[in-house]
Amino acid sequence: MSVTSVTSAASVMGGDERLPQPAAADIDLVTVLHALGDPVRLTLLLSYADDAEHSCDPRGLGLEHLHKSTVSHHMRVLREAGVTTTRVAGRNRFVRLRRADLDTRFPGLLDALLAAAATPA
Amino acid sequence: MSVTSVTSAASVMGGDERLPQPAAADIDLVTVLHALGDPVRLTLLLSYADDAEHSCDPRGLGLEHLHKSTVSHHMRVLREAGVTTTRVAGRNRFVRLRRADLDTRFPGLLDALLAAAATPA
DNA sequence: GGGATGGGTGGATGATTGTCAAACCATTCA
DNA sequence: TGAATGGTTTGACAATCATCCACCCATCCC
Repeated sequence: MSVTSVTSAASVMGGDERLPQPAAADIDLVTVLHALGDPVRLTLLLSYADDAEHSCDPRGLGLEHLHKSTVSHHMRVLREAGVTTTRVAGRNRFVRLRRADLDTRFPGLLDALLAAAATPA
Repeated sequence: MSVTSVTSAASVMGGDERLPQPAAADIDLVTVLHALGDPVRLTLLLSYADDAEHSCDPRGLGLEHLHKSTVSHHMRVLREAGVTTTRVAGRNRFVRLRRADLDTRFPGLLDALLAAAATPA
């Protein structure tokens, strides 16, 4: 799973930067499915379906029982799978769904997944 | 993960029977994605996309390097997730995709998955 | 500067998983 | 009856994973 490197000058410059993530063409289906085959990460995906930027604070998602570092771990798995992108701004990180990249790579998959995830148990 | 029981009279009667599998309404998205988040099982899924019945022999699928019992294990995971159904006939088992059940439960998902899986790396 | 804040890192731990090997079981066939 | 066939089960083992904890790091603000 190759991951694009990120310039360390970001912290020097203080400008917004992206955390490492695979290029759109390198997004792998098995990796994506493995990433989403977890209840916590599927919950996160559903909350990202509004295409807005989200902080790393999972309050209001029913994930309050999890440790900070556990949520951080799950968000990294999603990002390294190519599902999300993370913008660093100051001490905040803003996570957003990579909808366009996913739609290009796997047409129809994301919509079907979101619809399925929104389905009652 | 509840699994419907199967009458043990099958082996006495000698009639065709289904191996245990979840009811259509009980198919769980996380379980399905977890099942498909493995290269071997995604390969199996792709080979089942023809809606035909398949024996448990994985020859011709590029899985010749795997032990019999390993393939058997992967097929059980798919069945218990609700992805496939298995008919027992004599000493043979015939595996088929549960396309109708999956389409009903998660509209569009299977087609998108199969299209994505058929995509070149 | 110094505390508070948002969040990640690294280690530890218990659970799950993928794989193989060997034994097993029911069925078919000679 | 005995051997071959198709497939499962059980056990073992290494690898991965989800989780927590303690600590760290950079940024923001008083």
